[in-house]
Amino acid sequence: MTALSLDEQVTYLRKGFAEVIREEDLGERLKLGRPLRVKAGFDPTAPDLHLGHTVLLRKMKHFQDLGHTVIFLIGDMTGLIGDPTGRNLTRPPMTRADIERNAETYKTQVFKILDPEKTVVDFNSKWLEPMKFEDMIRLCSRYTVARILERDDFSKRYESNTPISVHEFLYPLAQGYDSVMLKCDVELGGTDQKFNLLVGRELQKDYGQPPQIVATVPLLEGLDGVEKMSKSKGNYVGITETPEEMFKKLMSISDELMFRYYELLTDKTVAEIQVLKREHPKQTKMELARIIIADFHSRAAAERAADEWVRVVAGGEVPVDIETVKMEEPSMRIDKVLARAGLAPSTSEANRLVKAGSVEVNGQKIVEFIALTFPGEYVIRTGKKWKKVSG
RNA sequence: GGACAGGUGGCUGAGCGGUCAAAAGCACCGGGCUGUAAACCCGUCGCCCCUUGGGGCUACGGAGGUUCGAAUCCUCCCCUGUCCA
Repeated sequence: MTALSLDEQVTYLRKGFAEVIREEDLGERLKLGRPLRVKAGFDPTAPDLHLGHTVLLRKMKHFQDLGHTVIFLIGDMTGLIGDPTGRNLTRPPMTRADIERNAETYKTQVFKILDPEKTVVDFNSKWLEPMKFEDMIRLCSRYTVARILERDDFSKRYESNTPISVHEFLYPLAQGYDSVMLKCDVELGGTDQKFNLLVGRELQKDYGQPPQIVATVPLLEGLDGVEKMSKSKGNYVGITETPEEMFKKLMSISDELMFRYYELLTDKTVAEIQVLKREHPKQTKMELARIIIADFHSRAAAERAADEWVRVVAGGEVPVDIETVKMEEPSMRIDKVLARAGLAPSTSEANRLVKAGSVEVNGQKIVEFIALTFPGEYVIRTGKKWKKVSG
């Protein structure tokens, strides 16, 4: 990967970004011939990464491929304070130990994509925590309220009378200050981070540093194809999920979204993707799932997941590994069993499922409230969920 | 400090003394269709108990109160916003 021409390097790095500010600076900076310092910041409170995060991680990897220094910055300062932004529930402050633990979790997940040898992990509390109030004021004086209100979500909230806490104004400044402290050449982030990333440029200029290049990746749409992928929306594929789970989820996306995923989550070129659009969508989607799963598990695991999917989901056969739930009582009515086994969130819900005729026991559709007796073993299915109960 | 507006189910948002477990839309879940999808159609959609129909409990920011009866009225408190100072 070292023998690329300057133009080829720019092309390689440029691919997949929604925007690069400024485009021409990237080539200029690469011309310096030294490893660039490339930063991306992460929140310490969400250590469960999903495919949406990997769009950015993949770009970080690309910089590593070309020998640059990638800084994985954990924005632990807010965690230490206990950010009260989220509604009425005040998050308790995280301890040093919490954050360290999260950082470890991050590493094990992130290094499925990033090269651990070429990744610098840092924490912004290192320089933010020792700052004095005086330093804070000085930092704040470098930016104006009007400029901060330029940020789209701030102005929208302001206009629609949605609360904005003062400390929220501080985050862009803190993030920009991180770039100053780290002397970043490049900062990466989602398109939603654009404003914050740009503040970094302004502050760096103020501190007499060449402004960082800002490169944003598009936000990945979730499985529903509409909202961005997020854990709270439930429309995500976690990178620690099993190959089987990943396969099932990826196969449920729309055809349109499938090509979006090809673009952002695989190394297929634009031209290759064009060709795929003429293939059979089902096969193409299966291949997409295999490629993605291979990134986090292995090609072999991906193949097994594909086989299992064909057999179970497409073929309607019983899955190989069904979780078994032990029952203690000698006899239990079917709706209770459903709830107990985790096939329904509550007995009431299970009740409705039975009435709707969407429960199968040992391959037989259940229409009335039979009781299962134990000892005994039953394979129960409702919708896509299977469980084995025994006692 | 003062005046005003508002806080309803996972979300948006009606209701403004009983017929409200609470309209409507979305999401979720189940069924149909299909390429396994998406879109579309149908059903369900607080919890618990017995059951093809009922019963009980909990719920409309929080705590009290008025009333046979409150999400709906009153009091205090908490939270958010607007305007004035």
